[in-house]
Amino acid sequence: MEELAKVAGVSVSTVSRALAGNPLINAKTRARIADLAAKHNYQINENARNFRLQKTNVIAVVLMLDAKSEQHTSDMFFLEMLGAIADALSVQNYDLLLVNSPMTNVLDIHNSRIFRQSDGIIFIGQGNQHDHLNAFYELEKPMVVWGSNLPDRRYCTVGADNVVGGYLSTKHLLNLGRKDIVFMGDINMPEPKQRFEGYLKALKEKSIRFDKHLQIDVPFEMSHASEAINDLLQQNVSFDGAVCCSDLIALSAISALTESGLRIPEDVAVVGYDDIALASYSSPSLTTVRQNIVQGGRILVQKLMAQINGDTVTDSVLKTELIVRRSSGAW
Amino acid sequence: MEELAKVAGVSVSTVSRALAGNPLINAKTRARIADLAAKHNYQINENARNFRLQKTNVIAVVLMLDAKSEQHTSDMFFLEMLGAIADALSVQNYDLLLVNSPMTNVLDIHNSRIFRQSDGIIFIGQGNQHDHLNAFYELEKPMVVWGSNLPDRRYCTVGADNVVGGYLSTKHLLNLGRKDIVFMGDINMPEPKQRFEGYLKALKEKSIRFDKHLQIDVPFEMSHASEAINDLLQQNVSFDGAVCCSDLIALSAISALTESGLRIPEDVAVVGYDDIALASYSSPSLTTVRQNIVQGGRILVQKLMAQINGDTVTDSVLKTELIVRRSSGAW
DNA sequence: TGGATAAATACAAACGATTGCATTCAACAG
DNA sequence: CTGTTGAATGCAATCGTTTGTATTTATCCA
Repeated sequence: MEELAKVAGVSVSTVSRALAGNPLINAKTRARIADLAAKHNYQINENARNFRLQKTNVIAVVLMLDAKSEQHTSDMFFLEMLGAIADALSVQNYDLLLVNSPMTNVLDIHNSRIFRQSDGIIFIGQGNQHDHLNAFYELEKPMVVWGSNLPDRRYCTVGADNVVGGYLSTKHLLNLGRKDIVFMGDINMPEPKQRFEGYLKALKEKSIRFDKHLQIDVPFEMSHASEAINDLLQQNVSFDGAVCCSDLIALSAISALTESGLRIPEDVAVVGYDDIALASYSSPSLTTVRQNIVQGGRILVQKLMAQINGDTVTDSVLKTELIVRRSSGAW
Repeated sequence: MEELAKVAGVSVSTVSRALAGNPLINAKTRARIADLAAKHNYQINENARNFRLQKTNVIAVVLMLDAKSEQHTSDMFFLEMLGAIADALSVQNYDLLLVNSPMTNVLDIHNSRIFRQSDGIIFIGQGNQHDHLNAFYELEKPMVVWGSNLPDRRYCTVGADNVVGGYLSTKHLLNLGRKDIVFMGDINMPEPKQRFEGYLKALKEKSIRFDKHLQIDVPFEMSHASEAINDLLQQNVSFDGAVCCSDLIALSAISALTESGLRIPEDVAVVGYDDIALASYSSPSLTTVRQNIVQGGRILVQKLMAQINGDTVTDSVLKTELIVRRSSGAW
């Protein structure tokens, strides 16, 4: 398509530079060429360009789905995040390569197309692969991880403040006078673990001792939360509040509790996490913790771009807020 | 990286052909080169390859999100579909370029990067752009659309059988003795329109006349369904059943009905659509229509690949089934 | 006017693969 | 031993950009 050069009466290199805004080229020439390009509806061949520049203009986004769970993608969170990232990337003219297959070891990526065929990688979540991610960092591929800033991490993370999230929701229930608060979330996973920290902190502030029967490892997805609740009830563990690590867990718990004849929030007040669309429309509507996902996606992309440009980047912690809704968690 | 040629003692072209499995090359040589490639961990430069072959190895996936709705992506359906497509594409060594920005006119794509930078396009949904899609088809870009096979379409569609879906869910309620069944879905959109056809068909079979007050245009997202229900109640429209065009609508409706003191399913039996994860875990659990999304994604990809290879393709209609759950829709 | 200097542009070599065509090689028949 | 043939391989051009360097053109001063 550099017959555009012919009609402009200049060489290809001049056109190339002009289109790239190279100051070597006279401003007038540059403008003229830009006009001609527009008029002739010329579009640069990104393929050739990327080939020459040895870059792909593709960012891989790896959904760190829990391999254990049957549901591939059971949380709305992923889609919202994906949308936010896609939007942020397209502004920068980057493509999004979606990696959906469950990863048992992210290091496998090294020898895969994903690695070669992308300029950088965004991991959504850490799963339980903190060490693998650390090792991956050594491969010197631009990368950024949505997750919590674990103590000995080397890679850059962007994430919501999970400790604060856990703290706020627990404190909310405590302030309502609840004493026996269940924590539903798998504390072997980084994010629930930090929320659990916040939970403990809130308890401590009120000088309430933690009863270890009140913490239950359930995955983010909803499938097992009902059973877990039923188990608790069967064991006669008494509780009047529940801090859940996802809205799906919370909704599932509410469902199980209701079916057992318990009233929400009179008998048990429940707080969720994520503020998925359903949270506000379900009945009872759900008090929950909101992470600013759109902002999160934007920052992830921004940090990655910085790395690609050779800058060093620092972690980023997003504000986390409690959304209080009337019914499930009471006022 | 074609120093591999040197260590093999052959020319680059031979290596190229050998790796491509070209029968021109002696089988022994081919095997030898393949071994060497593996040993030296050689990976072809897809960028250069695509450049030479003038293809991108990228498929664009356009989420036809409703521009009107505030929520970008309020339906789980998109993520499941996206995951299915991503999986199917990666098997074929294609990348997925996610297009998330709401499209008011798909023809805009023609002059965008999305068009040039992909070998084909998958549209998820038709929105209300049937005509634009028809026009787009003339651009001769391989394309396939998830949606309903509208009468005068030119493009290839893959979709669930919406007429059957609407029919099954309505018939289910009729068989339970319900007479006044609300249809909640925007019949200006292709898919709800066909479901509505099925709804009418089921009514007709039972010789029930359709009351036009019982059809309500609500978007797939849940935000307006509650209001719509409240409006109905306020207008004293009486009904004992509801066929909803998404599970979110159904859950939202259930929520509004419950808050108005109505019992589900005793007073109003509700049927949803999509079978999102939440449907089975919500309380009351939701009777719904399931579309086989994973299969849908696979077939979309398969049809698109066929087109890229120059084959002509035909539409595909997926089986649709009613998932009967105890509570919301009764037995 | 000539010559030095700076500004603007052109030339040509890459980037890493594919592929039509030319060439080599081996086998075999005459 | 030569010629023919077919199989196996090598040569070299090509895809559309970018960019280091060479070259041209313009500017200005003596």
